[in-house]
Amino acid sequence: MTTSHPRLVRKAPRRRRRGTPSQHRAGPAPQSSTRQERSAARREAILAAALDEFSARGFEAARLDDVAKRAGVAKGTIYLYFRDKESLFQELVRAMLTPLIGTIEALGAAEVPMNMLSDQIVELFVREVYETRRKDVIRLMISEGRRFPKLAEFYYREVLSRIIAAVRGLLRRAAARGEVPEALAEFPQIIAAPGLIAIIWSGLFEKFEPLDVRKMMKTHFELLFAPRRAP
Amino acid sequence: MTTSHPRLVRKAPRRRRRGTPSQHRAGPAPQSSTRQERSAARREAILAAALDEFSARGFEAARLDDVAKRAGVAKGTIYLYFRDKESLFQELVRAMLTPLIGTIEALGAAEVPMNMLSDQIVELFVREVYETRRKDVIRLMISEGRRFPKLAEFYYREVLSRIIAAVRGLLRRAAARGEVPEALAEFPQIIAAPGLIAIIWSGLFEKFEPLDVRKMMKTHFELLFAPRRAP
Amino acid sequence: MTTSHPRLVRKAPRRRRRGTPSQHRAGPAPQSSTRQERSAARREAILAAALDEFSARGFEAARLDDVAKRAGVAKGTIYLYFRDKESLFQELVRAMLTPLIGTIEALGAAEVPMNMLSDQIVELFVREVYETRRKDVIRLMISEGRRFPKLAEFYYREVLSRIIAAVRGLLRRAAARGEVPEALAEFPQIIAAPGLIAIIWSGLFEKFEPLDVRKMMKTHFELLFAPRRAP
Amino acid sequence: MTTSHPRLVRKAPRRRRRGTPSQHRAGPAPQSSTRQERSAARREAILAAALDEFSARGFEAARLDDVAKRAGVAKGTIYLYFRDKESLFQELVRAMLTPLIGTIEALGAAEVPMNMLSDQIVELFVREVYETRRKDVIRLMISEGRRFPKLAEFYYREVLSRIIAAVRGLLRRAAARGEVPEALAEFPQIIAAPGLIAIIWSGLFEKFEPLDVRKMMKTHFELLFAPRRAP
DNA sequence: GATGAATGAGACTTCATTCAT
DNA sequence: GATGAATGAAGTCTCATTCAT
Repeated sequence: MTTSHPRLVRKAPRRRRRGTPSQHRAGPAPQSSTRQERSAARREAILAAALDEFSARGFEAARLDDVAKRAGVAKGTIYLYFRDKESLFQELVRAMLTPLIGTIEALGAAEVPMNMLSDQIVELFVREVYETRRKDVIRLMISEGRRFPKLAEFYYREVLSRIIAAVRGLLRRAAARGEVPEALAEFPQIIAAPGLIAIIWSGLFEKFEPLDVRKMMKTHFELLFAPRRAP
Repeated sequence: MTTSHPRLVRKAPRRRRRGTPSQHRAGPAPQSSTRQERSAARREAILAAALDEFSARGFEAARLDDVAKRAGVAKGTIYLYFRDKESLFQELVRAMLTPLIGTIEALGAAEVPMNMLSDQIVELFVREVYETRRKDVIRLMISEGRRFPKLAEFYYREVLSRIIAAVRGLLRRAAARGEVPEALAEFPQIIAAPGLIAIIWSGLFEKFEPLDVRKMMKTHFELLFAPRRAP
Repeated sequence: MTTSHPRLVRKAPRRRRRGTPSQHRAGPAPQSSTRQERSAARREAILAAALDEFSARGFEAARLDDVAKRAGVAKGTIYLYFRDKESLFQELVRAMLTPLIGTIEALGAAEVPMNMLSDQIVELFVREVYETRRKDVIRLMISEGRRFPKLAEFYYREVLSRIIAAVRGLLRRAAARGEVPEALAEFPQIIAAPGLIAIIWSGLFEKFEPLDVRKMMKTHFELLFAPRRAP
Repeated sequence: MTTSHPRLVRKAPRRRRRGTPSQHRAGPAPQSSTRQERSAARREAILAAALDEFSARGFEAARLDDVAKRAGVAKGTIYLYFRDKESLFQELVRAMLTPLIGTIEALGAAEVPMNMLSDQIVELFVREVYETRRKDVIRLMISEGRRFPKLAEFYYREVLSRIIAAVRGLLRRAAARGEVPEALAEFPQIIAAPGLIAIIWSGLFEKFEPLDVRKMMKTHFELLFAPRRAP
């Protein structure tokens, strides 16, 4: 069972910085019929464009003008859908990450030996996060989160704490089965760490030294979940 | 001796220049005597203030006006020491992280079983990074690095690649002694991951849920470096 | 419909944005109806204001703030019409002088004895230049041209060289008719010199000693084009 | 009898705009012995440097920092010799143009037929103005004079009106001898016009189309002073 | 007298936000 | 609903001027 794939997928071509105007619009808007559908589509388009721009330049440096151009709407239109730039940012995070929770909680409820589950965890992360725009959202959350304490709180409350609880439950049950030490259950962050590091790495150093996420995560999990000598 | 000719030129009505410099700001007691010392102290003060402001608001949102105020200098003074805002940022990263390399490389050269070395690694990280301003610099590097490709390159070349090489060497020797699987040496990032995650966590979620870095890192290392059954 | 989620983000204490646009400034009665007309009118207003300010203070010393005020627009509006201050200056010169060329070339094609044409030349200069804002533009060109090599080149290529060619043709034909010596055709600048000197004079010394351009030019032309003894 | 040549002659090498610091000083100050001599030499050096910078960038854009560097003194030193930037400018004009007056008045007193004098006028202008830094001073006066009404007044009163009077006297006497029409004596500016145009031209268009001042002036004078038919 | 580090007013320019069309 | 022209607050950076050394 997989989550719905992220919707914000249109990868607009990399933008010229302050170049010639060229074609502003993303072409004639898709002919969805109902007003509601068109409205939802616009919202999506704006979110997708915002993700592109925020990712490329950071929250402060991103210009709503560019977001509008990329989304194929007028600047004012953004304000019909979002209160302001900050709202747009929080909606972006919310829209992209919320759908993930269910999937992770489902996985966390599994009753399977850790060393059998680990591949599924890796695949889930790679397919649903690392290879999607969600990677960029998480990177944004990491980069900009500090300046948006309310967003951080929302994210912690709605997303992170639930994921942590799920993983912790998983680890506790594994510990009860003797597969991992009790102590690991105290730090579910350890499970996620290499994945997150890969996200950061890919943004900063990929071009100097590529990093194979899948392999790194598997290596990590093999070490963590390897059958071990009785202490 | 100033020329004594009468002033021929009407002061253009709108143009004011001629700031009243006011007495050179008290600040935190200028007691260093030589010009060189005072100059170095100012540079330091500016760097420290910049770290504060960049950390609190992010690079773009930080205002040099605030940096100046915090450093106890005038706005223009910053430009006597740094070419521009970006330069200031780069110098900050450079100045704070460069001194660390030697220490890490020394540690990486140790010929000690990993499970005996791990405590030293933890202590080094906690004392030299996590409990210092370096934590903030690394957080900045993570947050803002993407928008400063030159800085990312410098950081990779001068700092990261050397740390990675050191750790990799360490791991390879440990693998040769059968303490860890060969595969781990491929991903020195795994060693650092929990420490970095802790840095990010502390900035975003500490107040919702504190995180004991030391314990997390030790837990992680115990799992990684635990004596294991022969495969 | 604005998103109704609660505001997640604390308004960072120092950051204000959100200007209060105030009602769109009255200015000199916005009575043009179409958007295009209003846009053109604004462009004109900005150019006119710029000419005033540049003339009064020089390019460097003129403040766009004042230009905006004088034009009855906000500072930012200038940037909707011109890339930057320098562009504004160039457009000013271009817009004011380009229309002149045709007229001058037409006059230069005339087949009339010089001493009959000279009055027309004087009148053209006085009515189309000396008594209009073009006088100020030419003064600006003379004053500031050196610092705008691109503009000087444009001006030479598009304006001056064509005027010179026209005048030279005129003089050559006059020389062929024995009205002026061949040598004069080599220096069409001589024809224009008193007019230009008058422009400079009027800016600097008019109030100490007025200068009658018309009479000066006529005097000059009478001397140049007087019937002369066969050599 | 010739005027003393202008003193401000050291033509410092064209400056890099905002480049590497390189050698700031113009070498060890010349070993003039008395304090007074050294002081005068510094004043001269500053004036010469100011002329360079003002000429190259215009009054507003010229930086006293650059003037100081070029003169081989510290920025503060300028203020020991001149009240402020404007004073420096006026002193420059005064120092360079004042010495010229006597020479011109002497020439104006000559009792020689105009067509015999004209060559001397040309040579005086070319040697004492056009081929010296005085050309730049006059160009500056033309360019910036408007913004310094007091300077313009000084210039008119001390320099221009005396030159005009001299030339007018000359022309009147020539008219009395029947060499030129009375009317010309009304407009001594006509005599100077081509020379001034050449100064402007050389700054703006020389590289597109060179101009032979000497020849232009001679051509002009030949036309003005040619023996003419009795009317 | 000379220096040059320091000052701070002020300029240009950007861009989130508004609102008449 | 949608648009995009207009606004103006705010930020970075410059540079004339001062003054402790």
